[in-house]
Amino acid sequence: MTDALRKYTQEKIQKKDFDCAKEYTLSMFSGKYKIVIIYHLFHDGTMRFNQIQRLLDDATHKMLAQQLKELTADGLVTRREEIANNRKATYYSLTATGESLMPIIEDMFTWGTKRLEALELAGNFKLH
Amino acid sequence: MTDALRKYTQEKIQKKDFDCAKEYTLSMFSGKYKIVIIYHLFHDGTMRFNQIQRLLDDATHKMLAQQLKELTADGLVTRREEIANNRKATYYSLTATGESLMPIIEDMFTWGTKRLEALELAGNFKLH
DNA sequence: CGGTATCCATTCCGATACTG
DNA sequence: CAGTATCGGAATGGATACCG
Repeated sequence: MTDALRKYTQEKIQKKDFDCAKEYTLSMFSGKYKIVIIYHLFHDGTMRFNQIQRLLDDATHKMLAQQLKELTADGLVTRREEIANNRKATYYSLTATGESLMPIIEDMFTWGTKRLEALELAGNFKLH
Repeated sequence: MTDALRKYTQEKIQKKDFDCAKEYTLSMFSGKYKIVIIYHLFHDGTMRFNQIQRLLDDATHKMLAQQLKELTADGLVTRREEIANNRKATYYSLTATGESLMPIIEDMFTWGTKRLEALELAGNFKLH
């Protein structure tokens, strides 16, 4: 429903129906790899397409390109192309808007960590 | 990818690989209607299946049942059945764990509201 | 190197109908 | 009323190939 949610909120907004603020936010980072991309761009700074792909070893070329395109369209990420010696290099960076999502993502990290610890302690994963 | 993400994090966790805390949190509420269900259960309190469905006028019976089942399995929601005069009534409430997600959801609401205002002011939606 | 298009398997989800 | 099963169309996403 990732893309579906993005389309859904965009359509709502175009119809001037703004009653979807949390869904809109969710649609910003619920795409495949999006959270991780944002997270890495924040902590590691500007990166090239291939650098990002190497970081996300399971990410498909196609999917990564698509997600970066959406992140750019949504204003969370900027693209900068450089061409030298017939070699193209594309650099991606977080925008201020993208950075402003980090507190939420950090909170999600904290919540998840605590929750997983609690479940582990409760023995729900049969780890011990 | 909603369900895919849920499966993905569950598999990772079962393999004792806990390096997916933010994805795990995301998978808690990124299912169809999940955020809205949590939001309403928090603000309106315990509700029956049909009450929830009436609130989410576009929600399918099947989808709602499935999402509530997942929310229950994830420990965010509790189910209580009551049968009187051959009539079944199922009540859903938020658990403490479910409530602990609210700050994040409220932050998502705030972020989305501000962002949509900023875009509107910038004229990106051609509203004026 | 980075981006896009095509093809195809898999998954999602709505409609419908059937149980207790 | 609440939950589940089935079916079929739609959307997702991987593999691959092909442009700049």
